Amino acid sequence: MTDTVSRRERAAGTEAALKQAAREVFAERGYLNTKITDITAAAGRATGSFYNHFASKEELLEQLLKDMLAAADEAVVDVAGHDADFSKISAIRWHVAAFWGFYQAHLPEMVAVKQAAMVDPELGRRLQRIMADDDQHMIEHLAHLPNPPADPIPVISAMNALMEGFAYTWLVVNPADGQTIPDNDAIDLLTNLLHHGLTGRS
Amino acid sequence: MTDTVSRRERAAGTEAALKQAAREVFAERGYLNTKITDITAAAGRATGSFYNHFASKEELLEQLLKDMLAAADEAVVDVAGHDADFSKISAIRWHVAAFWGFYQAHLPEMVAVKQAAMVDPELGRRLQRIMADDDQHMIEHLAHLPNPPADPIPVISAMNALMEGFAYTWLVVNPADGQTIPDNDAIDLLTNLLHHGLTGRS
DNA sequence: TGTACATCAGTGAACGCGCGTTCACTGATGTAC
DNA sequence: TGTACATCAGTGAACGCGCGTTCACTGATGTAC
Repeated sequence: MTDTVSRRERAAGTEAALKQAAREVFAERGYLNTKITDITAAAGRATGSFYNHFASKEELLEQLLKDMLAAADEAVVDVAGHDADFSKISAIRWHVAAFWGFYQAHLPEMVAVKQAAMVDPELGRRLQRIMADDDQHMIEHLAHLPNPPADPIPVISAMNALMEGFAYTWLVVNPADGQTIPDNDAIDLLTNLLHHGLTGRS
Repeated sequence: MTDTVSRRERAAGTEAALKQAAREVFAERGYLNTKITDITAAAGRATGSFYNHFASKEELLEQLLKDMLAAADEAVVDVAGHDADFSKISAIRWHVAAFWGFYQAHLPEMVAVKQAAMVDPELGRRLQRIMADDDQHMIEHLAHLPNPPADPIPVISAMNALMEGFAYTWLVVNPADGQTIPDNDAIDLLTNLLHHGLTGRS
């Protein structure tokens, strides 16, 4: 038997190993604290190998984000249970649960993007543009409310701030301290806050 | 007339200039993107002067935080309007407005701390400990609710995530893009979300 | 009040570490004939 | 099928930039007598 492997396969394997190693090390010590050599070491490759596949750590991150979004688009196929009527708590819960699961599944990318955008505002703007679809989606949902907000933009950003900040705290920061929260508790809490917060009249 | 100045005064003046310059440059380009020479240049001093006053950028940040907390403690003297009954919307609004004003007044420190904690988990934990008083204060407020949460800790962290994330977006990120929100709109939005979210029954 | 020396804040060029990036080299796969 | 050469993924030592940090020096203030 020959364990001969084509060049393309070999290169693809190394690239995949580097990406996977990057995800692990991003999750472990964060994006900004990760050196190129941390990634190559975790992947079991030589330092110089990195640059055969990526021009920089930023480009690697962009690749990871592309992969993530591609995976998310595929997953959208099974949108059973989706309901746009945000006056119903079940519709809100569905969206919160989807977010919570997504954050867990893509923790390394979420951490990396948060840190990278904080240091590079230009990247932050690009991400904002990519997420604009999602925001548009949410705006339509808000229109179903009994008293829809005059300007939905700040409301969306408040929802995002709540969900992202809460997820970061309980899925990244607190676990490092041994504090966790059951998924259902987290989803319930966010759902209740948003349901009453959004449907409540002033 | 002689413009002679004692050494202590001179040193104090330089230290104050460095701190003020650091605040400006932190607000402008963020903590992590700021080099020591950016601070000394903005303060109109030589590079080496920095180390006559601070051992590092981290220590400078800690000084700024100490100053901030000292100022906050003084300001607490005029707590007119404070009300612990979170079932009343006025009580929530007062706390939201206090937070919003505090964030604006200490924008450089808020930005710096967020960035620094993200890169240095140990600093994050220390800050958490410092803020524990505040959280305790909030926990007592939550006890006034008609149906107080069984475990207030996650609720507090959700409130913090919402307020900090929203403030960061609308006082730091969006203004750099020319998008702003009137203070009253921001405070109203957060107040309504929290009021209904916290008092609402499921 | 005056003189001599000590002390100190401030200076900015120079040093050196960390780390991103390069590059000559190796060994294997692909191609030409 | 075999041989010679080309191409390429991978390697890791070496290079060099950026920036934090140091340090000998200056000029002024403080102190001793």
